[in-house]
Amino acid sequence: MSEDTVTVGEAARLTGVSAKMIRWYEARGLLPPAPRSASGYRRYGEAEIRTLHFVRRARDLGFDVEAIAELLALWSDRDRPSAAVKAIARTRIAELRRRITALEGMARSLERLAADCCGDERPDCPILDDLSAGEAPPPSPGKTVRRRIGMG
Amino acid sequence: MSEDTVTVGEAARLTGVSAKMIRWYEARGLLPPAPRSASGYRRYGEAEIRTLHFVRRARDLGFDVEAIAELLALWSDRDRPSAAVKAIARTRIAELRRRITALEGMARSLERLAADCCGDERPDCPILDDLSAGEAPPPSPGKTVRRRIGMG
DNA sequence: CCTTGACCTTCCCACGGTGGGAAGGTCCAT
DNA sequence: ATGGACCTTCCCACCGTGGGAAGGTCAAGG
Repeated sequence: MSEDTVTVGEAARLTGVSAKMIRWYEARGLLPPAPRSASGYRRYGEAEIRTLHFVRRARDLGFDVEAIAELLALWSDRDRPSAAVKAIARTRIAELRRRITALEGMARSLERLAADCCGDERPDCPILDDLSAGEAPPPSPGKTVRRRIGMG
Repeated sequence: MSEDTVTVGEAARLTGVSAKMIRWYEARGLLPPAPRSASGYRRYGEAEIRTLHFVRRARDLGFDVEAIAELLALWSDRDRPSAAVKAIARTRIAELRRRITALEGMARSLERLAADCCGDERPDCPILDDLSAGEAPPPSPGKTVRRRIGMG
């Protein structure tokens, strides 16, 4: 009769975090080592399940393991300043916005190109034209000395 | 004597694709094996450089290796139907939009939460409240008595 | 009691892309 | 000939996730 503890598989079902991921989070130090039964099985009580829910939710919001670890630490710190939490959130928001902007740029470029492509059986295609014509400027000029190349 | 061919490093500088990535693309079959000099150095001519530019540009547009391989195949097929290219582009656009929507959702949620967080010295924080989904605070270290664990 | 099957444990491998670095060979200018 | 910038291959790491092997455990049914 399980006291009020469950196994990883059950915890996974309850929280939506896969058993594999639960073990992985534990190994990475994101979660404290789960208590073990006499035979070595991990056992999860209500507190652990709550933590797993927290992790799941944070993951859904795009936080990476490191940020989640910080959030967990703040969560369990009754004297935390909410400013610390807010700072983490803001960092994540900035990162999300950065990535969104990048993806938006790609999507818009592609949409423009696709709109100009008649998309029939003929080979003429502005998409391929763009990909081949795009003289992408080398991002950084490199500090290394440029010398003539040549070899036998 | 060099024909007008360059080494990987030079090709990397010219195209913005790192030497490491050029070798990796070749190993993955995205690029045909580069011609080698007598001593085994990869040599890149104008055609190869053009291909690398193409790859770079496609990568910038968010295509993954597989899609780039298909695009390269179509690029070198003079009888391609532009519809095939357009289909690939549309797939990529859909994927980009999907990811953008997901990230947007996260960003908006976080922004709302952050806006509600006063961000001062006090511990009250709607962000943590949301993450814990209205559940009670975490196990205070050493306070909560661990339930009996036993396989039963 | 013993078998069966679901579950657990750890360990290794893979993915996409990218970078770091080691060990060793090559090229070229001085 | 020396130095160092470059090349080669090979292995390892990251993130987050899954697959699977080899072996132990638990609960239920015959």
